[in-house]
Amino acid sequence: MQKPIKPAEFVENSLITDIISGVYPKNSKLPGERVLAEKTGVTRPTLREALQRLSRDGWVTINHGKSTIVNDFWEKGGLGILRTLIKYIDLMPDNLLSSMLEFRTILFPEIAELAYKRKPEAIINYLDGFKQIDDPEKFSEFDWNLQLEMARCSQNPLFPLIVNDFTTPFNHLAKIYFRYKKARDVSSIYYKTIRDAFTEKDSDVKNIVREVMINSNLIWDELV
Amino acid sequence: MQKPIKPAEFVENSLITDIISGVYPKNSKLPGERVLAEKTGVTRPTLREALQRLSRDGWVTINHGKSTIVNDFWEKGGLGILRTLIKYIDLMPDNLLSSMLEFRTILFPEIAELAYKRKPEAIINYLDGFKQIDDPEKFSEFDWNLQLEMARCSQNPLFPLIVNDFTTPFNHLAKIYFRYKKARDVSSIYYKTIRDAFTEKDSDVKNIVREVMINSNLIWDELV
DNA sequence: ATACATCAAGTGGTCTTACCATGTAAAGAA
DNA sequence: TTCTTTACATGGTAAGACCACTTGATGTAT
Repeated sequence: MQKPIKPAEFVENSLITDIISGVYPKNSKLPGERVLAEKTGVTRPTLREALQRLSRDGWVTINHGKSTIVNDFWEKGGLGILRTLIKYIDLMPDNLLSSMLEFRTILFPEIAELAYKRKPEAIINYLDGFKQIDDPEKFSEFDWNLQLEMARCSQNPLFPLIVNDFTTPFNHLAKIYFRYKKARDVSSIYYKTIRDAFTEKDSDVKNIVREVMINSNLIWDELV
Repeated sequence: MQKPIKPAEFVENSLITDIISGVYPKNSKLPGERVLAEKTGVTRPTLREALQRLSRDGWVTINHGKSTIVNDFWEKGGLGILRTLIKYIDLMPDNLLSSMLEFRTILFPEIAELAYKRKPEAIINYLDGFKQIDDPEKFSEFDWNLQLEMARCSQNPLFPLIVNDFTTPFNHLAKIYFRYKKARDVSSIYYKTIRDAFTEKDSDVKNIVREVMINSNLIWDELV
């Protein structure tokens, strides 16, 4: 049952679409709130709330008494903006997906290495709970929760923050990826491999994870 | 000249302080907007705007018809929350600083390596503009802009997003750090070293940067 | 006794209207 | 020409009313 779209959500999506598509170009001034509210068909307080949210994500810069400026979100945005950008992936540069995969390939081996050094038993426990799952959504949930758990076990509080920023985007992508049986099979093997590595001394966790990421990137190449 | 604090800023700071200090514990319900507005001494629309911003940063979860829930921000927050947390560093866990330094030590060498491979000339140009600066603020500005430039030259759009999230926190820290003459001197040498590495083939940029970060972490140990 | 429907009260969401605070450009005065 | 004042645009805040959703309590039917 599709819920009616609320004015707040509508106006936020509308503004983002117009920013991304160039109606309001980067570094330009938005029309004033009163005009913009009229154009978008919501009231000014509702528009203001949307703008406050957008400003927190880095889409716009609001200064009292001056027109609100549209940011170049690639320049000014924070990582949290990905959550929104992924909804507009068709309007994104072609390299967004490969950039995300590259970023993952760089970061996740480091996280896993820290988890291995600092709290391996929690990861082993988590992986012991793995059962063969054929549902892509369930599978991707398990997979993502593994990344989350590793971030927590890294015992550096910044990694869970980063992984949180990637949750929506990678959930979006994982649903596509794990629809592919080969992807699920490769990851199932990985879970066994990495579980064993976590139980042993002197494992080369970083490289195991990196190789899995690189392999996964190749599977992505087959998919797109 | 100290500007009067605005209701919006006041109420946001007030809520954050109360969340961090446990007045509104993690996973608890906030009082309703009408009560909260009265408690904090602002009107409901002003409070709502603040809550919308806080929700975007991951501090609270707002659902229509239900009480607003205070998140465990370490669990639910994104990297952008650091910008706020750094203002409350005295209330933060003791390992926040060392975690930030560790994170930097992991990530920045990777960024530099990509910049070296993909767009070294822009970094060389930037570093050619380096002059001996004794003003800690100017110095830290130069230093941070170098990180930003490297993130851009990595040609992975995610890295500038991450660096943006770190801008406020690291600017805060850098002002302390570069007040120390030894810190400025060490970085000045690094700029020359890394500039040379960027002009040569087969440089071990990743390890040069990592060693500088590790050394910098040792200087931090002397400072705190 | 149990299950379902209804209602009330609490929650957040939106709208209307009015006024305040800041920034900036143009006009007027020196 | 420079400085000051004014007007108008901008964003910020307030007050009040009503709408939409959630949830628990109460009443009714089986």
